[in-house]
Amino acid sequence: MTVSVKDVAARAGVSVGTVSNVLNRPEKVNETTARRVHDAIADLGFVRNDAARQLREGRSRSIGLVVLDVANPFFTDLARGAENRAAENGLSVLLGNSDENDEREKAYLELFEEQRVHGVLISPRGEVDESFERIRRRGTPIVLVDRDGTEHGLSSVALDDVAGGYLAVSHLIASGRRRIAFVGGPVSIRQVSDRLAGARKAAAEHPEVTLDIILADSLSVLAGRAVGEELRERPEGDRPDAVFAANDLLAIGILQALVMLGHVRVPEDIALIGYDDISFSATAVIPLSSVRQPSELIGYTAVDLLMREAEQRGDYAPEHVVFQPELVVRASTVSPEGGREGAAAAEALPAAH
Amino acid sequence: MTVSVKDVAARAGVSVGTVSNVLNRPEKVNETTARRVHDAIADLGFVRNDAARQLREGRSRSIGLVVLDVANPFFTDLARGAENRAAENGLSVLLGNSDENDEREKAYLELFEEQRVHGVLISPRGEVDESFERIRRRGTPIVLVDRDGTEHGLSSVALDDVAGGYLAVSHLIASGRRRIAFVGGPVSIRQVSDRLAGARKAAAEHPEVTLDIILADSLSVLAGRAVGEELRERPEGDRPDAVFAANDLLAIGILQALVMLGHVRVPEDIALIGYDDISFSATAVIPLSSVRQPSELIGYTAVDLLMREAEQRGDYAPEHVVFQPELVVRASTVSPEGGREGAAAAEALPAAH
DNA sequence: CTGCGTTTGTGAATCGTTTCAATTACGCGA
DNA sequence: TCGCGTAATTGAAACGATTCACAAACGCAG
Repeated sequence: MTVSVKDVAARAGVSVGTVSNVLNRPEKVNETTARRVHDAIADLGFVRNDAARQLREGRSRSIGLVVLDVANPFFTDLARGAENRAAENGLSVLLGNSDENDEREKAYLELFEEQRVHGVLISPRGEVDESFERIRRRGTPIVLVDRDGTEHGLSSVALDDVAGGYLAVSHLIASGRRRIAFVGGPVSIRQVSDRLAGARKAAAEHPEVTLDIILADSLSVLAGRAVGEELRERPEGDRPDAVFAANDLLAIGILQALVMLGHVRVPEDIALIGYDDISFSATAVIPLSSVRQPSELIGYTAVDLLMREAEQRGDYAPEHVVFQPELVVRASTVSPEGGREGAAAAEALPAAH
Repeated sequence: MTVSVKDVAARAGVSVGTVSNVLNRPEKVNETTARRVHDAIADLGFVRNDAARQLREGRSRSIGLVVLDVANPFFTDLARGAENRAAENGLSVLLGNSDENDEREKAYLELFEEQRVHGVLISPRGEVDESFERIRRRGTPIVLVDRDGTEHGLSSVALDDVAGGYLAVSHLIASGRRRIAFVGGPVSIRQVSDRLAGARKAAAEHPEVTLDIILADSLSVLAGRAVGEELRERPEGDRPDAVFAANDLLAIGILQALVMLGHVRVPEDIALIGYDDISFSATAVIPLSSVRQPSELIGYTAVDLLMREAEQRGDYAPEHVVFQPELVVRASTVSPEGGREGAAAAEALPAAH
């Protein structure tokens, strides 16, 4: 039924070895022979059977990527970076969506291992258990993304959320703000607590600055709206003069409550900064200052670590890269006439730990 | 190096056939033997080699999905639906992101064919050329998504954008609006021209209704903002009393310009409806009416068509499913006190053509 | 015309799993 | 104890591409 190299060989009047050579080492075969083979391939509509090739090679030509949520721009950007770097190495990326579900995460991990992928990039949902290490030891390199792997002995590419929080609040302080509020969702989320820790650090450096903590139910626009409304209701003297929201969705909700549904001016009365720099931030009524993460670079780098790990079979030495976030200053923190220069954005520098 | 069934068989003191039986037809093998085999598998850390299995089977256990843009919520929802249905059939979905790039689209198609996937779901970027049909004839079922395949003899799951446009404008008319404007990006995009056609059809049914067409540069918030500003500048009598935007991003931009940066009231002065029902629409300052597409159902159905096509090898009969969009009424088209009932949302009914 | 180096082509062996016809073991009634 | 039906197990063949040691063909200097 399906056409195999054997059929192609017969049609072209050569041996299977020659067909394989035409496909894989064209320089080894005479030009006219090669043409005959190519013609035969076209005539017969031959398509390489990847399974057979893989079986022989021992490894597939792709790498697996398991993300928490394909709908999250952070992960799609990350995936793009990974795809690009993989393509440069002649590999393709198979995207698996765990949807924050342990079962599915495990299923994809299993699938990828059975497929003998070149390696797996994964942003694990919960704890990193020994199953990861076992997979690695059986021969499939693993790199954690958006999660530090130091204590698990796994390579990883992570983000410095503490630095991000520090950047945001330092910027607010540098803009002359003193009564700062941090608005954040469940502190059980590592990213949230890290960003808060960074905020605290920045505030602690200035004795005259106060840092209030306002808890939000979740990291959503609606939760932000609720917080914004509460702020709006406060007597003017009781309000913070700056708000650092744990992510942009919250910030957008706050912005809506303050400016559109209320009468508080941003940034004159309250300066506002978010986190993630999602595309909506730039196009908000009042363009939102934010902290940007080099998502694409993370994917790109993760593939690099993977390749390096795949080579050094044997003497395994996990590597860890932590990226620094970048401050993006827009109108929500600096008055148009305020004169303050847009605070040089910190470059995103990889820092090996 | 790597552990094979042979090693497992040796360890358990059985034949390879038995190991395979334990894995694939457990009912055929004695319980105590099965336990011995399982122990051996665990001891040795055996992992099935999918390539070998596939080689034998002739087909892989996954289906390929090529989308235009993983960052687009429409496609991620679609992917979720496809994954769910595939899982019910014991298959997994490999997601390929063509990023609206012909090269990448072709590369993924080739990869999937070489992998002998069960079938391919694809939202093609440009024209559907004969290469699709060739792939199908070679034995890999193909189903087009978000694109009608009737004229190419390929199965497809599409959306009725004309009906969507009709729904939107009919709703505006039913709400008492008469001077309606359609705001849309490049009409070269099929979705845009279809929605416009639907809008025209609805308007044509009411002689007293006028339909203005305002071209936008793109389907983005910024383009919408520009259009909104233009509307705001018009003398009051010159303004439409309702706007149908070709997508939600445009609508949000318009909303911002009218309400937040201007003094036009929505829906009192101008009613506004978008298209796509992205999550931001529900959380806009003024929650946006929109037209929702059953994205998840599309992916789900596409997998069904794929499975059916895979069975009927031989007597191939392409099937076409067109889904109807659904009207979502929110505050941007009905005044809170306006009394108009929230117009029963049309059910999303599959209609085979 | 011989010998040797180079280029080009050959085909059997291999990868690891599944399948299936054949074999063995087992239980039980006669 | 024999025979027979059922259950359990076996092992060799097959899937299709790649590799590699080897052979053939060719060119050319001596």
